[in-house]
Amino acid sequence: MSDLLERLRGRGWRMTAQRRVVAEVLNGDHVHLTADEVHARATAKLPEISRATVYNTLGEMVSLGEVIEVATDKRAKRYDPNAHRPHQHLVCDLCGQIRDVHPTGNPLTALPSDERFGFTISDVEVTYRGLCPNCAAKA
Amino acid sequence: MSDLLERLRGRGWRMTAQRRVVAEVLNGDHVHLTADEVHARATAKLPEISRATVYNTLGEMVSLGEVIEVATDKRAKRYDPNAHRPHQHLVCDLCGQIRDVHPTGNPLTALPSDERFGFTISDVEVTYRGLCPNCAAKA
DNA sequence: TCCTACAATGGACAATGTCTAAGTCAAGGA
DNA sequence: TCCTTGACTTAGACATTGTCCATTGTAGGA
Repeated sequence: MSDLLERLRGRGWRMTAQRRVVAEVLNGDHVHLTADEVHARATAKLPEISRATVYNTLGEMVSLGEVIEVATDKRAKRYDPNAHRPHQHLVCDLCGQIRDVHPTGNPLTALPSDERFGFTISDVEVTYRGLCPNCAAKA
Repeated sequence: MSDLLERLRGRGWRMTAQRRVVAEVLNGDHVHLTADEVHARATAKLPEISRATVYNTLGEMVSLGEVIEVATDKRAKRYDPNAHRPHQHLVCDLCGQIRDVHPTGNPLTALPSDERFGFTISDVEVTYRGLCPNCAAKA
C-alpha cells in the first residue's frame, strides 16, 4: 500500500491543508477519480477548498510524477496515484469502471523500427476495453 | 487508399451534401482531425454547415464503425477514418503529431487471465509516446 | 514573532460537446 | 414527375471541463 502523502512529503513538497486533503482523497489502489470527483470528496473534508486549487494541486502532483493522468473515456481526465509502479488499464465500456493491470512483456518490442517513423519513443500506454462481470451479466 | 465515402454509401447511408463533405474532409491516411478542425474544413467547402451537424455526422460514422475516436491528448477527441484496418497510434508529446502504426503480435496475449478480473475483453488500444524527429532535433 | 515567497481563493473566461424546436430535404411510391 | 414522410440540418442556448488572474492567506525559515 503506497502512501501518496508520504511520497509527497519526502520530496519536500510544501504542505497545506488543501494539498493534504487532495492527497488523502486520491490515495489507494484502483483509484481513478475525475478532477470533479476529487473536488467533491475534498469539499466533504474541507468545505472551503476551491476548484482552482484542486486543479492546481492535481497538476502539480502530475508534474512531480507522483500521479498519472488517464484519458480512458471521452469525458474528464482521471487521476491515478499509482505512478510509482508501471501498469496499464482495463476499462468497462458500459459502466466505465477502471482496474489497474500488469501485462507481461514489453509492448515496445512489438513495434518494428520501420514503423517508428524516426520517433524517439519514451512511453507506451495500453488500454484493454471490454465488459466487467457485472455488465456482461446484464447484457 | 480506402475511400470512406464509398464505404458509407455501400452501407445504404442516406447521403446529404453535409455528410458527403464531412466524409471527404476526413478521408485519407494518417488523418486525425478534431471535431473543430473537421468543422473548419467542411465550412470551406459548404459554408452553411453547422457545428451540430458535424458532431452528429462524426458520431454516426463512429456508430457505424467506419471511423474511430482517438483520445491521445487531453484536449479534443480526434477522428480516424482508418477503422477498416486495425492499427495503433504513435504520438509526439511536443507537437502532438499522430502516426498510424502496426505493431506485431497480439497485445491481448500479454494480459494473464488472473489480471483480467473476470472482464470480457473486446479491444486493446496501444499508444506509443515520444518525440518526432523534428521535435527531438530542436530539444 | 515577523517576513516573504509560495499557495489558495473565487469568479470570469475559454474550449469542447450536447440538446432542442423548427425548418428542410433525400428517396421511394403514385 | 411530383408528393409524402421521416430523417436530416440548423442556430443558438446550455452543460461540462478546464484555465487564468488579481487578491488574500499562510507555511516555514530567520
